[in-house]
Amino acid sequence: MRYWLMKSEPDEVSFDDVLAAPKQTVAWYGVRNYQARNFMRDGMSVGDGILFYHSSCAVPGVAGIAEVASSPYPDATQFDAASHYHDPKATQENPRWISVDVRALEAGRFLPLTEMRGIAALDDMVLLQKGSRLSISPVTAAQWNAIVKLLREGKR
DNA sequence: GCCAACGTTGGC
DNA sequence: GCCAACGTTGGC
Repeated sequence: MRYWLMKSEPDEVSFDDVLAAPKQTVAWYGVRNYQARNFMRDGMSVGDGILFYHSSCAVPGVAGIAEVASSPYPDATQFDAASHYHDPKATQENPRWISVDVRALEAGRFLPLTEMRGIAALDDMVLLQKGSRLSISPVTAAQWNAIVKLLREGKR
């Protein structure tokens, strides 16, 4: 069992969107960074914990708790010429990019990035390192526990 | 909109 | 394999 933080732009897919989806599950598509892809491909297992993070928005931060709900599989958007995520170098035989399914579990309160920066237990989070822009990053058990506790301090 | 930081591309 | 140029991310 591992823990991850995954960034989504809420204008695209918000945590509430995932809660409202069938089975509270969506395909995580559009990852086009090799390091992030490798985390999905080599590190994730069904049941791993996910901190669902809202980025590129007015108030960035952790919006809820989710879990990995599938094994990795090819990201369909790479083959779709009409998609923003189309990759002409990807083929069905040799896919480059992968997806996993993500199931939303629990919202809790919203934990803003500004608040996270003030918490000593989170100092080493990949997310908070200078220049870090990975859309998927590993989270330690200690970081996970600290954040889940904060999320549960106030329910929405 | 700005800009720092990072990743990718492609010429050599 | 180097590295400059370019594109992207994402907080502010």
